[in-house]
Amino acid sequence: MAKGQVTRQTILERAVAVSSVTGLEKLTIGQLADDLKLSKSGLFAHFKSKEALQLAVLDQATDRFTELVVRPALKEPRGEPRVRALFERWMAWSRNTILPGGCLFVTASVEFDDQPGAVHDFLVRAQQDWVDLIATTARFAVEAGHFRTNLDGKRFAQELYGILLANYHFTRLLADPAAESRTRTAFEHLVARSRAV
Amino acid sequence: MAKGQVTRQTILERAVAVSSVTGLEKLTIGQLADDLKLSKSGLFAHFKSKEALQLAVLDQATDRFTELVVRPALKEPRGEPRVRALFERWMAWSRNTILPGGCLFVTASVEFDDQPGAVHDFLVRAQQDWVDLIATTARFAVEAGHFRTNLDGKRFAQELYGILLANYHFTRLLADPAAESRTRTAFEHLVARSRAV
DNA sequence: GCAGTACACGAACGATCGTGCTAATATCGG
DNA sequence: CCGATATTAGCACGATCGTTCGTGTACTGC
Repeated sequence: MAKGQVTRQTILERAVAVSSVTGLEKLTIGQLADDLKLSKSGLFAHFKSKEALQLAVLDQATDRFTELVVRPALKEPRGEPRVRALFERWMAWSRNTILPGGCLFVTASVEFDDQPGAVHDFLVRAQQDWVDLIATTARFAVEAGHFRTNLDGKRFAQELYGILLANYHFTRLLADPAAESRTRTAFEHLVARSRAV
Repeated sequence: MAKGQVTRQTILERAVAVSSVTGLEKLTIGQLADDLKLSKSGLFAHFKSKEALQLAVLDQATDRFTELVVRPALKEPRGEPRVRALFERWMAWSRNTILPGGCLFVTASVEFDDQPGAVHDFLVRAQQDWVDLIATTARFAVEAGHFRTNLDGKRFAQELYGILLANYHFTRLLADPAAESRTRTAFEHLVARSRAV
């Protein structure tokens, strides 16, 4: 790998970590350059615009998400085991165990939901893909005979998403130590009433 | 009311509307002054600092929320009717019907969950109060015999919060037209399995 | 009508933002 | 080892940020 690619990668890793705490908008080129002991213009040359940097950060984060959440879950057999794996990995991701400051996509989604542009479009596509994956995973569980046949995959996905968003909210802002336990209970109930009778 | 209080109120109303779209951080004094055809310094003099402006905006938004969501719901009789009223008003609030750009508190919570300061503290207190109110309302429904006696109010609150956060996410970012219908279904299911047997 | 206060304005400040330029330096194939 | 190229630094720019200060103006109580 060429030298430029190495530093570019270093920059991106730091940028993902920073922006998962502060958000994508107050990720600033000068600050990032200082952190990495680079010159502002030297760092800038790698991306040519701030929007391109933001997109690269999202791309990097998406890769990490796929690697750490999606791919391991897809190794589980279709059906309830895979649904559970997805949930567990997702929880670990949105905790600060993997990245500091929680989930970058939650922050970015709120920041850009009203702000048109390439970043917004990227986010919509990524989130849409993720929701579709959850829905498909739920439908596989139907095919496997684990979940009831009249289950709506999309509805399952939206409810699961809500459970994790609530977990995020109660854990991060309210710092409620009982939140995660309630989240797991809610998930168990969702699975229970999705099961085949 | 003195002249100053009038303009201050005008400023705040506009500021609440703007920041519910853009968030509290990119609510900028210069831009706000231009919108209202005031000088930057003249507007600034009303608040003496940006943080004070942000706090005033949150305070104003809290008042509106109390007036438009909480108070009407409290007029309903304790029990399931009040729970339903809370849900309906909350939905209307987080839609763009009342404020443009959705719920200011969701945006602000994500923006400030990792950023210490007076704004963060205000948000934590306000959201805590709101969650407590939901939990209490659920417990009233238990007392009224509508909900089962072993219902955990806090857990009910967290689940309801998740349902609305998912609605927010799917409606705003993903612009999914079926989201609200799924939200209502999820709410009905939550109520149904909270009911007394 | 006058004094005193409340209010708004304009100009300017230091800082920081993203973004160009140009020059120096590091890397690497031949 | 050299020359081409890729990579970084230095500097400056216009814009915008929050904030301060001095000045004018409108309003109010006496």
